[in-house]
Amino acid sequence: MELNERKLKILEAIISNYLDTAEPVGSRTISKNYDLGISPATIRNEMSDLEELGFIMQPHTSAGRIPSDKGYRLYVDMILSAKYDSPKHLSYVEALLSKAGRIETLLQDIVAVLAKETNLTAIVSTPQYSKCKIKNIQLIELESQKVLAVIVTDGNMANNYVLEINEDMDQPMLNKLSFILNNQLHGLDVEEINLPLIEKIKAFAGNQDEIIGKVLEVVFQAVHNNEDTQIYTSGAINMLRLPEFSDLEKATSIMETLDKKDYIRQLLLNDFDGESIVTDGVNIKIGSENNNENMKDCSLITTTYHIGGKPLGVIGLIGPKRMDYQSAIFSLKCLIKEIEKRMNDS
Amino acid sequence: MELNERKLKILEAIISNYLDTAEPVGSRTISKNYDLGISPATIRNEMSDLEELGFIMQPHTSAGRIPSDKGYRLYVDMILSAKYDSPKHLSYVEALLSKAGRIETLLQDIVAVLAKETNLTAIVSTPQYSKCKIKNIQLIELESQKVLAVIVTDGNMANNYVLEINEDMDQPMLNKLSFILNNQLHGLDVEEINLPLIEKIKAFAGNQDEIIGKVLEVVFQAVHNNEDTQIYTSGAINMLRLPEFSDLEKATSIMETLDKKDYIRQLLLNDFDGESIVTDGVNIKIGSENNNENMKDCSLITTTYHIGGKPLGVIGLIGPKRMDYQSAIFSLKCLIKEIEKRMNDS
DNA sequence: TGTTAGCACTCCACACAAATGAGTGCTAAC
DNA sequence: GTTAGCACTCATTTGTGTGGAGTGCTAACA
Repeated sequence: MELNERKLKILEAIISNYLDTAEPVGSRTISKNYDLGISPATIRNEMSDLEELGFIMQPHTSAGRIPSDKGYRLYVDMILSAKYDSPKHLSYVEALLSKAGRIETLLQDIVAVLAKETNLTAIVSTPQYSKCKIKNIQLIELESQKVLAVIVTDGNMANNYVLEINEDMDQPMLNKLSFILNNQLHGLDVEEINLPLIEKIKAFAGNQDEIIGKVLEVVFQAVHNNEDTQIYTSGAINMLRLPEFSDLEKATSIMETLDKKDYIRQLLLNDFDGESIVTDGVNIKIGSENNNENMKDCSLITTTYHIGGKPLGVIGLIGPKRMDYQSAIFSLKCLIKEIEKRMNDS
Repeated sequence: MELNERKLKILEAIISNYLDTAEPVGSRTISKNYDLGISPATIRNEMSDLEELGFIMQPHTSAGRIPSDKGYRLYVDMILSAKYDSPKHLSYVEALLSKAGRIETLLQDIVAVLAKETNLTAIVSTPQYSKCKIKNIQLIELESQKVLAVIVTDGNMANNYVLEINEDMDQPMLNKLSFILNNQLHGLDVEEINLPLIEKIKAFAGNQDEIIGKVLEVVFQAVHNNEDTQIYTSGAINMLRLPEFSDLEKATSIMETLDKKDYIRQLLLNDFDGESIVTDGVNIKIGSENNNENMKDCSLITTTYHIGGKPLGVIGLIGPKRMDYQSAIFSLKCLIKEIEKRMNDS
């Protein structure tokens, strides 16, 4: 059996109607509301075929049809392959973002805006720290035997670490050490800090090798402990208002899932390994494609953002499978443009 | 009518039973399960009196009784005035906290632990920045015409600000400026940075007065823009599992409330103005005492933590009115002890 | 005078049946 | 190939009855 023109039109009508109403769509509804010029009976025959082809399904015998994951996939692929409006410039976003100095604050603001605009759950990972270039390291005196290390990388990401050391240091001394550290590390990727390098740099520090070693070990460990990327989310409660989660059990379950940062991290960073298909920069996983029971009613839209030409972070949206993909993708594209502009404007 | 010994015992029995079951408590239950040596009929008479006195109420004519806010208040006041076990030392908490260097991370870990331990929603405000003493200011070179200002205060709180300036600066120059800033500001409260002081310090900086002014103005504005305190929460989803929120409408409403950081901030920081009664350091607001429709089914337990002897932040728990106050208060006290130890260990 | 057993009454919660209605598949006619 | 008509299915809604938990009141009792 072929998926001819008419079948496709009916499928589109079903999906479009279902996106609006969250109710199974019957033949009569389509005949009335979509100008296809065929009667409900004919539509019923075609629907029967579409079901056999796996694009739609019936919740129960005497109900209308809802799209299957395969149906959504076809629909989404059509959207992705269509020509887009180029992302429009969002001046209010720019205004918002121009206030934020630090990248963490920036990203938190971004997800808040994105969640508000789409009414979905927005998620973002901070740039993969290990792949960032070191811009500057500065040691700051805190108190007796405590020092703050500030490490600034690409995109002006600043990470702070409190170090305990065995002797007192004043700021001029720390400035000298900072100078040594910068000389050795400036321009390196964070992940290039490894044990041999640490030993080598300690040699330069003479009798101040303890503190130098501490700084580098802390960074080394942070990178290897998956404190590498933080996850920020916003708008999880948007899910509670959706009819698909009107059952408390389901609502609780999705909220718990969205609350698990480690799980979300893994979901987001799939984008980085070879498994998933990236189309036009935007990657969509529908329901069961997420390979996870908790996400089977949800879709995930992700895209990467680049710093210095490298894809270092992922930003995405989680919503019901029944979300408005078109506008979600569009919002995401517009925002990513603003982000990258801000992050690379040097 | 008097609240005699027997009435009080019955009230305690009602509350205790209701805390366990979340079901209205009947006279027969009390007669059977609590060894008061009186019959259901007598208890009914007493309950009728307790209702007239406003300590309990009936959801409907033929139901058992539930505590009113006034009843809870009496019960909580009894708990608060009773002698406590002194907070026990939680070695696992100490282990957890010893890892965290920055106060923000520390506080985030704290609320996570607290929420997990109590199964409630834990909230904390970061120390009131404006009241903190400045320990150190350091300027760090970022890129052409961009500088990172790191300001460290009491409790080793580090705040980072990205500044745009009109000329290039190298790190040695920035170190000199940092030195000037430290000389002028070390030991001052953040809120003491005001416009006259800024002018005064700019004079010291000679032709570098632009950047010095920028730093101080950014701090000045941050303090006056209520970016003063951040709020961290954890465990909001714990509320979803409670019978009092088994209605989706209520569940959604409470989740939305807990999601509003500004609202929670205001709720927490009430502790700082004269309005609320602080008993033994722990402050409890029950249901309608919170003066807010969304919180009418919840209680809030708060306490302040001190840095350098000053109360600079608030940590608290939000749960149903029917929560286990005794153990919630205890958990809070234990944790606050660990926090203050960590923050003041210099 | 306080306590208690007995009883009528109230009202929620739950189960079950009936009615409703949206939607289908099939058949026969066009 | 298309469509009207019809019997059938099944989730949802509505109505009804029953059980049970709990009360308040009254009268008897210590």
